Amino acid sequence: MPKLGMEPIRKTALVKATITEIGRAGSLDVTVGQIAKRAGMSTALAHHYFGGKEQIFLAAMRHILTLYSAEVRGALATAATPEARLEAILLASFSATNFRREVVSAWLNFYVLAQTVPGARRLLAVYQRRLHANILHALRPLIGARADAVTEALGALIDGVYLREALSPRPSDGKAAVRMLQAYLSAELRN
Amino acid sequence: MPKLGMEPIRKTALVKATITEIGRAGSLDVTVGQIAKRAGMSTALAHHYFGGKEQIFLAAMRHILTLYSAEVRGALATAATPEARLEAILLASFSATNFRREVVSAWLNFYVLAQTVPGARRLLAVYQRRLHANILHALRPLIGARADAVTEALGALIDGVYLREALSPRPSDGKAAVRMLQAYLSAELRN
DNA sequence: TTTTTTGTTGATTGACGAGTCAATAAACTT
DNA sequence: AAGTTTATTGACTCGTCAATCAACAAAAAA
Repeated sequence: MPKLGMEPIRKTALVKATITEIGRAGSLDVTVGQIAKRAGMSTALAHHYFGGKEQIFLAAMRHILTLYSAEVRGALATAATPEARLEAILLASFSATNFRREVVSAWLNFYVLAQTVPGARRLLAVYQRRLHANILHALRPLIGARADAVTEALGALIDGVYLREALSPRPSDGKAAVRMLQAYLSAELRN
Repeated sequence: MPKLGMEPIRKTALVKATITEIGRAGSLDVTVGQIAKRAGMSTALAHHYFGGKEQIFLAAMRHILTLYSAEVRGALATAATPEARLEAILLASFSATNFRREVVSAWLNFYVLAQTVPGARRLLAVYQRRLHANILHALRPLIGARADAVTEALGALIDGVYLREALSPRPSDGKAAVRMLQAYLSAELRN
């Protein structure tokens, strides 16, 4: 009993299911069958809409990146001062939506994926460039020439906190993460 | 033409081959066949000595952790002041042996492995505790109560730099990494 | 010298999973 | 009404891979 206009619905269902499954498996060792089942359809349909496993993964990654970007952009929109811009970036990065184990695990695995799949690498590069630009733009007026080095470090620190979160046995605590990052920043700004 | 006492030789060959293959594949998607071939033996022999793929992976991980620990311990041995201890840890972490793409990629993948395989998680926990203790011990006399927070941040920062290295298109530059970490430290110590 | 232990592999098994295909059916077009 | 497009799946193919096994060989022990 096929209803028309299913494509976008099926696709988003598959993308969400993919993130969930990667999160729960903690690896990319997830079969199309598992994903399709969680999304409530047959394997064949998943292939029909995406053409292959790799494309499903890429779509899922694109989805996470898009969500994150939107959140950052939204938070930046209302930030007036450089300090507020930095805070906005941090809050978005560790918001309840983004800083969930599932999502963090997916991120980690996308990093791994990016080592092999050029498409994934490109996506990640886009994200990294954007983050870099945002941070740099906020830092420049505050510390001038040192901004480059601090941007680098802050980016690495964010990734590091994510990485550790993926393995932490405790429940996610975005607040604590933000506090830590802000402590780092104030140490750098104070100088 | 079997020579006796092959076991340790074969085992180390397999461990090295595993790290190489994971590094070059950029993922844990490496077959026992590939590993065995690179180590110059048959698949069956690999199974014979290790019993299974998982144990090969764990042995490889143990090997990397052991090398790293030994290097840190060696560097710490000759460090007199707390500052020197910190530097020793950083230098060891980003030494030419440890901070190679191959090894870094293996690390990243072990992080992923640790999400699923309890044995891997345990190994990683040991490493993290040790690193934490070492840094904390050096920082305490310098900044007292703030040492805990800074230790946390420094650990995450190290991991983050590793993570980014795995994806960096440029060749590894341990020196630059150490400089960056030291810049962070001096900012924190100055306060 | 017979037996046991250690080293070694080619061939095989058995499972699993990605991707394809043919078939079925509802909706929309002409 | 006939034809086309969209949705959907069960069944199948084909490849891959972990793990096992039987068999062979050399050294050591008996």
